[in-house]
Amino acid sequence: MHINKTMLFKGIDENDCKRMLKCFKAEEKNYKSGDTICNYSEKTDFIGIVTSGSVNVIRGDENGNISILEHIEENGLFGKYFIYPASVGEGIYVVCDCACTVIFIESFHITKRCSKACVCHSTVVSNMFDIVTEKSKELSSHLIVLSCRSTREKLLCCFRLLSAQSQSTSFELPFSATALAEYICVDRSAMTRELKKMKEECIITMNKRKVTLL
Amino acid sequence: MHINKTMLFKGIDENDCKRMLKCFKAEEKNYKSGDTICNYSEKTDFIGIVTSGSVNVIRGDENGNISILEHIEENGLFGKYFIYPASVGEGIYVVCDCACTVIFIESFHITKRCSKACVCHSTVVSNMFDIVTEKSKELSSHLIVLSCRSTREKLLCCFRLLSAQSQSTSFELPFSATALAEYICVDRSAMTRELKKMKEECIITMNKRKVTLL
DNA sequence: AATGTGTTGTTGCTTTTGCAACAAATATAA
DNA sequence: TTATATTTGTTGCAAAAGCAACAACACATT
Repeated sequence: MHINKTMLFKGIDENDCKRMLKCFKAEEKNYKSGDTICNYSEKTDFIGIVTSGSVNVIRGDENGNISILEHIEENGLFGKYFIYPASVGEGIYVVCDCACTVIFIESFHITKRCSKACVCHSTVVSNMFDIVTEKSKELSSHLIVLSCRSTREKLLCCFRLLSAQSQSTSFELPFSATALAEYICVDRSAMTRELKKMKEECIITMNKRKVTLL
Repeated sequence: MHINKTMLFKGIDENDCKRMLKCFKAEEKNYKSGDTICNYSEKTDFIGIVTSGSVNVIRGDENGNISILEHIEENGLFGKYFIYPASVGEGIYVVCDCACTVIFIESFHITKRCSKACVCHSTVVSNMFDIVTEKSKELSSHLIVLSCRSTREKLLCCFRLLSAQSQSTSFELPFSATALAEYICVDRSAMTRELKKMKEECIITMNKRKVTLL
């Protein structure tokens, strides 16, 4: 594992990274698929760096519906306080999408400079800016998907964004069908029904997770 | 108008602000209620600082439905490139909520340091970080609202967030009824019907824009 | 006060979506 | 491999939400 492949330590020498991780009192943990990594109702303010695998930030409601708020791939980062307002957190969890490794760092280590004032800390702060900007873009894309009024429009909007990302009319879904329904916040069976109609109307083709917009 | 009341120039001396605005080739424009300020499908990369009034970032779909993506109050900031991914923009507009004044600055002036290398530019960059963080929090709150499956849950979720913000069970809606429906992305008449039921079930009381959670 | 413009409230009807339940297919673990 | 769990596809039925149309109301302008 190369820590400088992660978004937070990008552009920093591997040895400097190791030194900083020690200084930041970073802790590494391993999880298996389906494990709950943390609960955003906890008050502790830390960030999690996903060094292998991928995780989802989910919200569960009182009726048992699950919604995926964020999907975080390898080398991505999650954390309550730098993205959600203090008042939310109830019902929000980070769960493993597959077996994964996460490095935890308490947030104040990132934001407040330590006495050693190492130069590479500036790079971390600058990377943090890029991460927050990137997160905004992902949140806004997701918001645009959810602002669509019908299941079909949500699906098409989501597919168009993925298509633009891959610069092709064909692309691989980063989700299972169940997870896709949770991401667009609709009932799974209703989504399947709509996808079937869309295939029949020749708007899309689907093969496992590979989607093509026609 | 005090430019250092805005989020971007916070903490900077008024004279320095004026000097920077000149250096940034800032342009001020006035609008009246309902005016379209800009269209995010345009390629120009600028930010807009709302120095008076308030604006909404909206998205219109092919059926004529309007969704409010962001609501920006006085001293807030809008801009396509620091928040939306390059592929979106089609159908997204910034419109005036009421008469307002906006200062436009091309983004590269903010991100790229000019040769004069003034100290206060660092404060602007640091403020920009805070603004993006703040935006993330607003986007994530909105996302949580839209992740709710029913109109009632969307309303309650939205009301609970506003209640937490005002630290009271009573609060003033920042929206008209029509705009609230556009913010939670549901049909206005269906929303009114649901609000009526909620009043009858003694879950809320409403008086004009003042809402109380019971 | 009269007029026009826009917002809010209301309702019947239609369509979409959610829910529940189960079968089929696939993946995972023993 | 076999057993077990999970995911996917399907459907009928009920509930929720959207649509359209209009009346009531509020507000600003003349």
